[in-house]
Amino acid sequence: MAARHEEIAEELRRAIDDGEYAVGALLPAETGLAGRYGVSRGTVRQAVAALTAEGLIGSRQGARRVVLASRRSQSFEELRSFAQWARAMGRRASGLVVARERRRATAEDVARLQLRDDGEVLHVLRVRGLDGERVLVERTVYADWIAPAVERVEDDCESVTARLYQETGLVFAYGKHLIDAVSAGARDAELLGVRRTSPLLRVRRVTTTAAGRPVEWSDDRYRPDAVNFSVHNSIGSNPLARQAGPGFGG
Amino acid sequence: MAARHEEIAEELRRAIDDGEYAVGALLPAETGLAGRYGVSRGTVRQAVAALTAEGLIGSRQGARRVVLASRRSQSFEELRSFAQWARAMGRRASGLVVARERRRATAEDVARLQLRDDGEVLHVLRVRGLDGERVLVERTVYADWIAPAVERVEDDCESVTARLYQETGLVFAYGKHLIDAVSAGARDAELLGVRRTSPLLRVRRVTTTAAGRPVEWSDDRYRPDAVNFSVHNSIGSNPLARQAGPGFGG
DNA sequence: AGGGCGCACTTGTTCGAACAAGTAACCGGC
DNA sequence: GCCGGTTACTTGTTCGAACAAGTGCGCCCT
Repeated sequence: MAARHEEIAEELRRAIDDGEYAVGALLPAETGLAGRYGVSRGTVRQAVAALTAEGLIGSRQGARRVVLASRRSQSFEELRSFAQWARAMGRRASGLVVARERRRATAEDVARLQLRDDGEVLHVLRVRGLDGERVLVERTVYADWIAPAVERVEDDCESVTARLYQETGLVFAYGKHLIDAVSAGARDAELLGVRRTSPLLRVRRVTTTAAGRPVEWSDDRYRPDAVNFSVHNSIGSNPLARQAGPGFGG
Repeated sequence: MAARHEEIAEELRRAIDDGEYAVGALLPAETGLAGRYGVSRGTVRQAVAALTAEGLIGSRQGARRVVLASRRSQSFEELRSFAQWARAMGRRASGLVVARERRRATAEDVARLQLRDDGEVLHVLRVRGLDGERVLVERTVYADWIAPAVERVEDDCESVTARLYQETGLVFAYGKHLIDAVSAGARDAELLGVRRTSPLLRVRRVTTTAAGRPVEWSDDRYRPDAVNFSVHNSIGSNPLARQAGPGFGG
């Protein structure tokens, strides 16, 4: 958080959270904020652009900016890491590796992880809990070049993300998430302690480094009574997309 | 699309789509693009910032930008409007109003739609189809000030969004989406032609105008074999957030 | 051959300025 | 009292410039 525009964005977020600017209220004009913080108008615009992307404030040319919401979305790190997310909410996360094995990479693995040849990948099946209650089954496939570091992580490690950063300096930078719903089935029902026909919220995701190199892909199934997802969007930036399912030949 | 930086962003998107810049390839430097398009570096930065937010390209200080994906996410309008989305995919959307009635606004309606008093709201239950197959049950609550325009829309109208824009000039600008999974239940099962225990993908959303005024909120339930959702995010911008479900006292 | 250093290149940050375009409030005429 | 135009304010767009900070490659030395 060295950049001045990030500092200003954070101050504005706090001001909105603290109620200094209530929902529906008007933010000061750009020139006013520039004067208050002693920066140019361009720097202020970078700050408010961040809040706009987060869905906190709305803006129209000619009119003052409006506060739309008060709570900001989670940081990327909190979304990536189940443990960090739980800690930020004041809950305790647990995790246990049920199975772990190296397998020959399938065509799907090669495509999703952009592997050169079809060498080996590392499959890990984890069950994760929130305050002792099991809420998530996680099936992750790691690329070969990160697999050794993952294998050194102990089975009941709370935060794999933090462990990998400590060991290798690896930073997750981009993610793509595909969301749908499935029935639990026999295996997941047993692991989560729910009925076989219970609906689960499935998130299939691919995570890459800042250089665009895929690190892992995962099939996560959440108990929908315990966890759900929210997305903000606007005319200016729309990261959420609807897709025709495979059953429809999309 | 008057702004030069938007034109440049669109040209870059097309170039990536057409394979001029393949996935994994390096984009030209900012100064190079600035020269090619005859604009300043700042304008190029606005263009590439848009693509970065869309998850198409990645960027790190000091290194050239990398192409991460080739297909861009849908526009806000396509997400908002089921009909426009279907048309963009070359499919035919249908829609039928099953029930429509004015009701006294509940406390939830007042909160979500930021109504002043607890007057009347308009409830509409629609079933929507893709190429004749029923895929979505939509329960929408409209604010009182837009209800008259909605009531003038015919029951089998394909695109309510387009109709409301024609009639009132109303533009939807911001959306918040809460995603989880539920079992169909007797009513939805009958409407969609699936089994009572089938999992459905539920999206509860609130849409507002550019001025931050809520227009509608809706409970949409999709057949997960027909439709699912994808989200892009990064360290820089993260619109996706995980939330503890109500069953956990979140 | 291998490792370390330095340099050229690239992105990130910030400033100041100017004009275009849209909004909202005020004011005057009917 | 209501309607419409004028006007001050605000956001959007774009330029040019300068410096900071990080990357990656080649070169040199060992």
